[in-house]
Amino acid sequence: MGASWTPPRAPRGTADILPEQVHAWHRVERTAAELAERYGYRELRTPAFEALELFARGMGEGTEVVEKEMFLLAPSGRARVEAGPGEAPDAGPRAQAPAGGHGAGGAEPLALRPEFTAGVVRAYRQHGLDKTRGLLKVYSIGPLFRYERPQKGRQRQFHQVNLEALGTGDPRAELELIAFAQDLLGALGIPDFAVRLNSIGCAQCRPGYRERVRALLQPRRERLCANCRARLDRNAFRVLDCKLCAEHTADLPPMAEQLCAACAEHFAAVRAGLELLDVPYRIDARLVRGFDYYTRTVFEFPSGRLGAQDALGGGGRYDRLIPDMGGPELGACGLAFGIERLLLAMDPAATGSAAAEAAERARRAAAVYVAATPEPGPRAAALELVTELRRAGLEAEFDLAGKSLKAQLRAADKAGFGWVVIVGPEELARGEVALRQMAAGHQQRLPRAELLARLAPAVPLAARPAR
RNA sequence: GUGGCUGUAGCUCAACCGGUUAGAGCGCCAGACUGUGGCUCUGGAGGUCGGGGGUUCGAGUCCCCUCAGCCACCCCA
Repeated sequence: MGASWTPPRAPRGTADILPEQVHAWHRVERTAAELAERYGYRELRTPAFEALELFARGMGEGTEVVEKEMFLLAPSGRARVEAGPGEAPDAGPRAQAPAGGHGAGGAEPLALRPEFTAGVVRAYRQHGLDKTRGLLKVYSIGPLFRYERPQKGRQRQFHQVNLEALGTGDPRAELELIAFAQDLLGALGIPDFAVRLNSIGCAQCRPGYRERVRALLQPRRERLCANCRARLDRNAFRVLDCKLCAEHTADLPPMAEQLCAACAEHFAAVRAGLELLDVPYRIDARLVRGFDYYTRTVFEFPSGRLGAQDALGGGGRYDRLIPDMGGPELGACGLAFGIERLLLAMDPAATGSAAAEAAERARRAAAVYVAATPEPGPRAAALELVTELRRAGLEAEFDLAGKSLKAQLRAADKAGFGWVVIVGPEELARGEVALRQMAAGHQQRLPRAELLARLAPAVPLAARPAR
């Protein structure tokens, strides 16, 4: 041992969430979960990976994410070996994909989930919830994976809070989601809540609009960027999303003005609802979003604190997704927030290490450190005592590093323990312990049997052992 | 995938126009009449100067390549 092998770093675009950061994560996750429950959403946990096919069907084959950002999985180590060492590792996650139908008994290709919606709808269908429940309101919190170049507010493994209301076409479903968003950001202390809103129509009215855009843009095709020239044929609609070509597309008629009667009515209802709820919003005719499943309402929640990736969250309606997955003609909508982005937008005073340390010290003020002199007897007694205290419901700690008594005290002080119990040969012989109250600097001897009672005020009632 | 910036101890940073054993603060460990924290003092551990190659008598300092991080494009949470 002792060779100069250094382990690889955490993979690009991933991050370790260290104990002092977990404090802030918990705050976001708990706040979101509690709020979602209050809004009638219940937690659903789906797998971190699914059949690749599911995502292709859900988000759309031509989607950026499906086309080049998926993390493909080899179903087993064996499958990868069978794929052969000759396979050129052609950069990117696809290098590890099993050659179709090859290996692992022809298992279907799998992919790490790049979003929640597809898996949620899959679960809804798979368990027949469209039949037994109709309406299903669920939320999920967890990691998602996208093979992208990392930057501010963008990781390869990132985390979302996701809500979905499946089985309803009612515009009030979107409104409920937007109200939730407003409450969540408020609860997290993120200022300047705003909604960017648009309607992108439905299967009836969008194709016509798409053709119109194409017709209008065809004459100036050469002035568009390469990307948009390709989009013109595939999905002219997305040209609206391009910032490079913004000046050439500025005069296009907004989709929201080309809606069919049903979509127009729906959009009007959403807008009226926002006004009713007093939610500040702005129509953004360029908001189209990158997944094919969206219909009608789409929205985003921007923040000035984020940098280029300025959406804290977003979502919308996807009335075609359930039927496209073989289900009944039921509408649905959903929304997602990026947890990393929420953290970025929150006040550093609430998410920083100082806040975590303060929380840690507050908790430790009621905790006990059991210090012992170096002899075997006291050290064994410390183990026994610390276990007894823990079983009585107290947070208790002791030294595992072989520190001197002085160093143990120093450690206890630094960590903010409110109490230190000291055991040495003398106390041990008399069946006593020394109890030191750190803040006051008071110390007293007492019979070991009385220790728990003396510390009792610090013990939460519920944690006390039942008699 | 493309572009820009950055890369020296665990952390934040020094090191003049290339010149001797690469420094500081914080943190960590240990001591200050031998069983006791916070202050102070003293000492100590810890660096292949991201990696490789080149130029040079000599490179942390210059050049090339590479890797990583950050930011931006793109896309999105």
